[in-house]
Amino acid sequence: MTTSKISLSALRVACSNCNLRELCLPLRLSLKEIERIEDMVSTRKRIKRGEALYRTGDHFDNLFAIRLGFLKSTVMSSDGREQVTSFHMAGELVGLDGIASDVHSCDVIALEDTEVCVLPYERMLEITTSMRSMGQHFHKILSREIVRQHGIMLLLGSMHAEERLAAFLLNLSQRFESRGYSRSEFVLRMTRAEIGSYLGLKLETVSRVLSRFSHDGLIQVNQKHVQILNATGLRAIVSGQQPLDGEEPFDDDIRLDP
Amino acid sequence: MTTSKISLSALRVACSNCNLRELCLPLRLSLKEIERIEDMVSTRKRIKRGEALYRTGDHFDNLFAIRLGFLKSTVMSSDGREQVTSFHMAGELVGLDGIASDVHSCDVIALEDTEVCVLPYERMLEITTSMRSMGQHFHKILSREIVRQHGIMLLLGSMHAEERLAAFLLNLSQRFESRGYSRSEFVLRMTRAEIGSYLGLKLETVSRVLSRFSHDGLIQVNQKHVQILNATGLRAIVSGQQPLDGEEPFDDDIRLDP
DNA sequence: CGTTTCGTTGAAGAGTGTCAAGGCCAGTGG
DNA sequence: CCACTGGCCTTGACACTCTTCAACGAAACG
Repeated sequence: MTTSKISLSALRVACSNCNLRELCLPLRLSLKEIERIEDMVSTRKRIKRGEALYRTGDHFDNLFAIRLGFLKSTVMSSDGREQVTSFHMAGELVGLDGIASDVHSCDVIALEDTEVCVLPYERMLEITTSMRSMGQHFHKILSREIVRQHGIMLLLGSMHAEERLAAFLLNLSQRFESRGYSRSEFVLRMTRAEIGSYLGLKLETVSRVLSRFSHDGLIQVNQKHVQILNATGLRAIVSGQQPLDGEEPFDDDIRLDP
Repeated sequence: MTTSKISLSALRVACSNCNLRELCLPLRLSLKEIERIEDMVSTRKRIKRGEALYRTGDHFDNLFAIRLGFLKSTVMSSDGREQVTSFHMAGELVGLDGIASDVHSCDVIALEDTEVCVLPYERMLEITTSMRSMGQHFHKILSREIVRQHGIMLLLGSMHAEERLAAFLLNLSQRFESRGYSRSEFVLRMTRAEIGSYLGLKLETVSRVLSRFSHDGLIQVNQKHVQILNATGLRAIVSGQQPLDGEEPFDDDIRLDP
């Protein structure tokens, strides 16, 4: 009995052992509650690099928790323009777009071989409507996504190319760090074109700005390999301050009214 | 009994009589269910033009359903850049940003005198965790917001000024229409600067593009008053097609008044 | 090892932003 | 009632960022 249970959960899911637990479930849960959540995870699924987890128009049945890998979400306009709306890393939840109308409204593509936990929304609904804490937690996940997108709108609506890229690199850095990887050295899983799409820039601009950062000693780039040398400098760029270069000692800088 | 109940609900809320019901509650609900929802609405609140419904940093307690009026949401970056993230009209739900961390992460300002229903989130949580259909419905509201923002990211990331403005006008038109107003003639409640912020453009660009549309016979503008003369032409612009320029203002299209 | 995809860099040009001047309108006080 | 004021809108000239086009080099892949 006990044995079979242990072996079962070990075989099947074992959220309780998952090193991503803190990312998926940032709540204090009792063991009993965790068990219920483990019941929710029906299967795992592997997606090879370049393949789709789902596509626009697919019926929505499941949410997905990323165990391992890297994906992008893209939306496409009627005339074929594509926009990358986000990059997803281990521990993040994907598929929220489908809840709105039971049909997915974006493509999610693996940028490297990826493994996800499949969470049937029906079961999620049972849990969120029977455990108040999980109901609230799920609301928070959705709301967090809304708030995150506010930040992207700010970026797309009011930042220059350099500011966008600096913000992008810092964001990646922070996310890698919170997953236990180096915050100063990582590999970009996406192409320049995909970065550009995400940031509202053309791939040439992305390349040029990265080169400029590299030339200014802020980062070191070699194809997909990036090393952050001066995070403070990047942060200054995001805040709109020009890095004090060459012969121009920064005089009293730009005040925006309080 | 019956009398007191009727008078009570008439005095207090009466979602069942609210002409916005279809916007707030796009579900088939039993009378009993609607009654429960009416219990959720605690009070009304009026906000004068220019005042805030809430501000960044305010503690999150309530969601708000707009009964009447017009508002904007804005986020601000650390260095003071402001971005309008949405405009809100009657029947829409505001405050979802606060769920993420119990603190609001944007400002919501009335652009005209506004009245909202106050929905305490705690009560919302009770209902969503006890009525499965409401739980799902609330998820849908949140998810719809995420999908809507995908569209804005597409706009900000890959459209030209003319395309953005055309999309913006068509969006407003459609929303006015679904509220029973004219889809071809309306008053902008926001300034050029606010439109610009929302669309990632400067106010001068907004003004210029509107003038160009007017010159091309697509719309008629007089300060805040806008009349759409050729919606098909605007749609063509959104789709990236150049309006076949020159002397041909193809206007084989829509009916004006409802 | 050839082929393809991806990345870098340059030169030229388009699209927006910036700065500045002036017009329109509503509200205010004489 | 009028003049005044301040906020909002329009328009022009010019500057500048980013895109476009093009060529080439570097890595990835079968």
